[in-house]
Amino acid sequence: MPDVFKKYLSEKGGITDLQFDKIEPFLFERKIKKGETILEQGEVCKNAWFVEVGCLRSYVTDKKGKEYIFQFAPENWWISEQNSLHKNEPSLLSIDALENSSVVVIGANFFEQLPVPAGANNNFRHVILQNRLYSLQKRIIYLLSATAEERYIDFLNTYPALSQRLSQKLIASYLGITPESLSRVRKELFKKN
Amino acid sequence: MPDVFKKYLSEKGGITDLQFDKIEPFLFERKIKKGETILEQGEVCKNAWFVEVGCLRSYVTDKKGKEYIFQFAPENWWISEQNSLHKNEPSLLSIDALENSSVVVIGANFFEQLPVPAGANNNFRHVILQNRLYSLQKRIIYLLSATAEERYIDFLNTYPALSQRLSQKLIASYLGITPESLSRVRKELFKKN
DNA sequence: AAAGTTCATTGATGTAGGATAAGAAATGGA
DNA sequence: TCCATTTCTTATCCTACATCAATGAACTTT
Repeated sequence: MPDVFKKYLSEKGGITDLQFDKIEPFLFERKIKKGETILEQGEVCKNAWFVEVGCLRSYVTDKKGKEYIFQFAPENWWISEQNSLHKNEPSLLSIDALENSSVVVIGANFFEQLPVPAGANNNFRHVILQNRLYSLQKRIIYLLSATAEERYIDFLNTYPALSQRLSQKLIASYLGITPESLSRVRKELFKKN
Repeated sequence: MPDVFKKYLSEKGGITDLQFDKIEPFLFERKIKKGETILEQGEVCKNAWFVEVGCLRSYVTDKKGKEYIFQFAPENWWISEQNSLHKNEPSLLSIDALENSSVVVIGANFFEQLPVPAGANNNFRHVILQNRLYSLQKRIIYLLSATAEERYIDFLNTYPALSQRLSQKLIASYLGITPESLSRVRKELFKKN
């Protein structure tokens, strides 16, 4: 069933079809409707999710009810609340679907079950963690040092497909600005080009 | 020699004295003078460093020469440029010493050499990565959603010792504000208490 | 197709924090 | 110990972005 995930594991993790057959019984797919929430801020996160179709997001809500998007997860991305999953602590983030989506549900011990391909040491998991670390690092640097316009341009380069699929309201929330400001930033950008 | 590191490995990684003796030949200590740079933006990072004494920082410099501090590393912290180390790409960050410091130099393959303690799977490395991930996540959420004052209070809570050791200029650069603004924030805080 | 929502844009106005400048306090080097 | 440098503070003005409000366009829902 989970063909996108199978392909991902093969390409990124070097997992063969044979090895995949062994872990398939532990996997299952889940459909998530647009707007449906799969993790609520304050709950303990029990899974990670791999997105095969659609797009999810993780976000915080502050006291005033304002939402700040931490991460988008379109096809081939992982999403979860690492710290909650790892330490059984309450999650800082909520996770919901921005489009009708299909995900593979990954249990906490998935990577222990995953066979280690010949030749490779088990650093597939590390590669995933390292990549995430890098994208968070880049995000922090941009939040510290770049203007709203620079951050928007970076977003367009980093997620060219998403800029077509998501509303500006969502993109603004990811950039840390209001939708009104994003509208003005875009106006300025169009003027320049 | 590297007693602080030995203690750290024992407490956090479950490494026994006997096991430590096996890896000690691969370790060496390095003294870094205040102001000395050990990694320059654009270079490829070949090591990670574990701080035994003193304090280092990693930071970016923008086109105008303004510095933004990504991370502080006092005693018992790791510092490095993960992405550069991992993929042999040019580093986004520079690393230098804020105090006269003593570090353990850790090669890229250190964790492969590290013996796996009985009973534990080799998730010591994961725990380190997960903790770092969590602190970056928290930082992003604060940068997105909190005021300068809230971020300063969070800094005081997260690094109570550092607020005594570091100049306000450095703390401001970590918070993403100017030293003048931090001075005002502090004035307001004192007024309230 | 009408009515209710949500979304994007625009304008007017407000504000947190930046830029600049200058004096005071602390630190450091010879 | 004195001079130089760096750090911290305070004041004034400025700017990027927020807030509030209004309008039309684009969706949902019935």
